[in-house]
Amino acid sequence: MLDTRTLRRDATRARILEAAWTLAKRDGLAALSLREVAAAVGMRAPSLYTYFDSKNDLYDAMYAETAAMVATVVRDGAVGSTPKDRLRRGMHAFVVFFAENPARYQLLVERPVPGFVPRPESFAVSRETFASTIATDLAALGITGERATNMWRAITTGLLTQQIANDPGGDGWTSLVDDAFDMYMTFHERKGKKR
Amino acid sequence: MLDTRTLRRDATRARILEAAWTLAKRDGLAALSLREVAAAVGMRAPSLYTYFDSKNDLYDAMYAETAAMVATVVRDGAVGSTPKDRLRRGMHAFVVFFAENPARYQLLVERPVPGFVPRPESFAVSRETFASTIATDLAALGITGERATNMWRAITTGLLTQQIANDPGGDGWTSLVDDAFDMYMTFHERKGKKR
DNA sequence: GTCTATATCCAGATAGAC
DNA sequence: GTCTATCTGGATATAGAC
Repeated sequence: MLDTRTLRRDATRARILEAAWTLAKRDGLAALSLREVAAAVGMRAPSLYTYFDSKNDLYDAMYAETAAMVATVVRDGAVGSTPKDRLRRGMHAFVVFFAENPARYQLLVERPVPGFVPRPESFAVSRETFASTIATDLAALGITGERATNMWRAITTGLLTQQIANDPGGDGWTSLVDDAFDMYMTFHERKGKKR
Repeated sequence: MLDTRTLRRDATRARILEAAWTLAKRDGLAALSLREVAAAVGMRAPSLYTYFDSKNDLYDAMYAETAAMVATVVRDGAVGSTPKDRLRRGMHAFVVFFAENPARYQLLVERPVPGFVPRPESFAVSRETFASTIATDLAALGITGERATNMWRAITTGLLTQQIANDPGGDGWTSLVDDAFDMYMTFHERKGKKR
């Protein structure tokens, strides 16, 4: 697994992915062209097929890479001595990361590429990250159930969808992340205590 | 303005728009092709240029049409004797309309078409609808300022982004609209009263 | 107002030489 | 592993006949 051939191959794959993201940022995700990606790494288009089976396979690698990055960003960001601290910082890290990487947000959350659907394995990473970090800490506060976790997801992605579409590079929505957190907690903690 | 030539022309434009939406729903917004749109209305592609200056002009008409529909849907839906009643019903109408028309949501809110930016006049309709309905009733409750209105927008679009991406045709998120409304109101009314 | 023909260009993907 | 050459098909848009 760690022979030089595999290492080189992975390094080239990483270079291709990086070039793909640069072009996706510039032209839009759906406008990606294999010819341009190849040119950006000093290759011709057919050579990419050594590294990716198809264009959708490249999109899937971009998706999987981003899912893995989010897992790291949230895990590293969601630190603190209480579930509430961790949740607040986790939400913050999630929003900041995607506000800085709008194309990654679109690919992961908004599905703007006609014909591309992530492979179930790639999709599962996102689910797993959420379950093992956010959902766990929410449960520690007595906030459980699909409705409550879906609301969490709606709030975080709502801030990001608006930020990216209507104020790119600004902070008109990301600056609301603490308010959003407090709003969510006030409502759901209270509901939890009612029982 | 109301001569038969204008009427016929507008009717044909409407038929083209309808065909464009049918294809956008089936294949994705960014995959629209003028050839296919033309074929769907019994024409060849060049004939469309009698009705629209370019493909982006067609997208802009789709955008403007949707913005107008949202204006009607929200105005008709946001009825009630109190601002709070109207707001709740307005949020409901907005979410239901877009949950039933995901492609329209994507075009209006998510901007998934590379190279397409709505004309300022088309964009202004959305702003105006929000200002004259939602923002007015929020202000009547003492909820003012960009932060509060941005939060409203984030919540509604958050529900829709998730609903459309992760549960198309379902109600895992749209069924949260009343909770979301209560959550928003509890938080912002209280903050208003603090002053 | 619609058509055919065409300009111009680009796409993803494969075959097979090196 | 990378290339050239090519297949096959598509795109938007314009010119000009009818």
